[in-house]
Amino acid sequence: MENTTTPDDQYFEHHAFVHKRLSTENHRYTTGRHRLVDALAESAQPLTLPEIVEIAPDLAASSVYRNLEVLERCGVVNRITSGGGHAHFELAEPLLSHHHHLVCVSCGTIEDVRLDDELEALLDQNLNLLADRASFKPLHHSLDLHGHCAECEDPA
Amino acid sequence: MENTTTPDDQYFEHHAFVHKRLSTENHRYTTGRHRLVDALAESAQPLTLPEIVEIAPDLAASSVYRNLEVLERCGVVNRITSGGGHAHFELAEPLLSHHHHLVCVSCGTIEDVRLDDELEALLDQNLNLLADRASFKPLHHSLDLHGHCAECEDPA
DNA sequence: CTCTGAATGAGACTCATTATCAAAACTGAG
DNA sequence: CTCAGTTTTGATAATGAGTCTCATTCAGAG
Repeated sequence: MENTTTPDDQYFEHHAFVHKRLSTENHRYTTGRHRLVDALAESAQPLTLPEIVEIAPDLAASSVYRNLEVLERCGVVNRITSGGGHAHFELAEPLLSHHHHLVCVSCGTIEDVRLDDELEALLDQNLNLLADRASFKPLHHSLDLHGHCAECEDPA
Repeated sequence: MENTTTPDDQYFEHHAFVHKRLSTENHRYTTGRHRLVDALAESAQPLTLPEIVEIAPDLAASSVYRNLEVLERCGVVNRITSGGGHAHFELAEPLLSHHHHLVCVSCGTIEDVRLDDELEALLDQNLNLLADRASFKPLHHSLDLHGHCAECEDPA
């Protein structure tokens, strides 16, 4: 009897989670949406629309856009708008652990990085203080480091 | 004999700085650009293009866009793209001290907030460490708190 | 199986931003 | 001051990421 979670378990948990989130808003977890979530889950980095369509060429661009919108509203997907060009999309917090981004200003790719838990807690505490002072009701924070990725800096 | 800087001094210092930045790239500090910088300097918050044009109606939208681009390349202006709708623009770091943003997800306004120096230093240190580990050459970081502003949360 | 509302996909459309280009303004040399 | 060579301007056209439309298809309840 297993009491550790295998990758397969995780896979089904993810989809169960998405299914629940969608159905509570009267949305269906269709094949297309399933494929979209798979594409995002299998990628190491946040993806743009063209990248998603390249990975899953059977998905129609207009449907992908619509479904990203639906999934975003349901808290399954995060949209990252780091300026010029396409937005990037990734799975949201419960599916992907809290993290931040290294944004390459020259090629536009985005890499995930995780901050020390202690620092993250300290940061959250201070941000909540600031927000409170401004009567601002915080939902989430985003911390991006902009610069040049290894590839662009030193094209081997 | 004064040895403290007055608001007027600051005003001229700002413009001297912009002038220098522009001229090192063979650009002129024209009246239109001067007005644009004034509009940004006089505002408490980062502005969108329609807001800039409303403040300074004699500026042509196409010129403002072009000049924001020029000023951005010269490191005088920062562009903030927080998703849907217009981008926001503010003066860059040497003219405005380092700060972060409270982004209202419902009305889109952006407010500036400053973090404790100590925390900021700690954050920078950790980010540099992460960047180094990924062979990423950092330029600057951005930390935005997304949520609902006082006005949207509680429309008096 | 049937029925109903949700989802799909191709294409039209929006609209923030960028590019174009002729006219105007500025700069430095003579 | 004037001329030549730039840069800037501003109205307008073009771009393009993202959204909307709508007829068709599909999923799930009964």
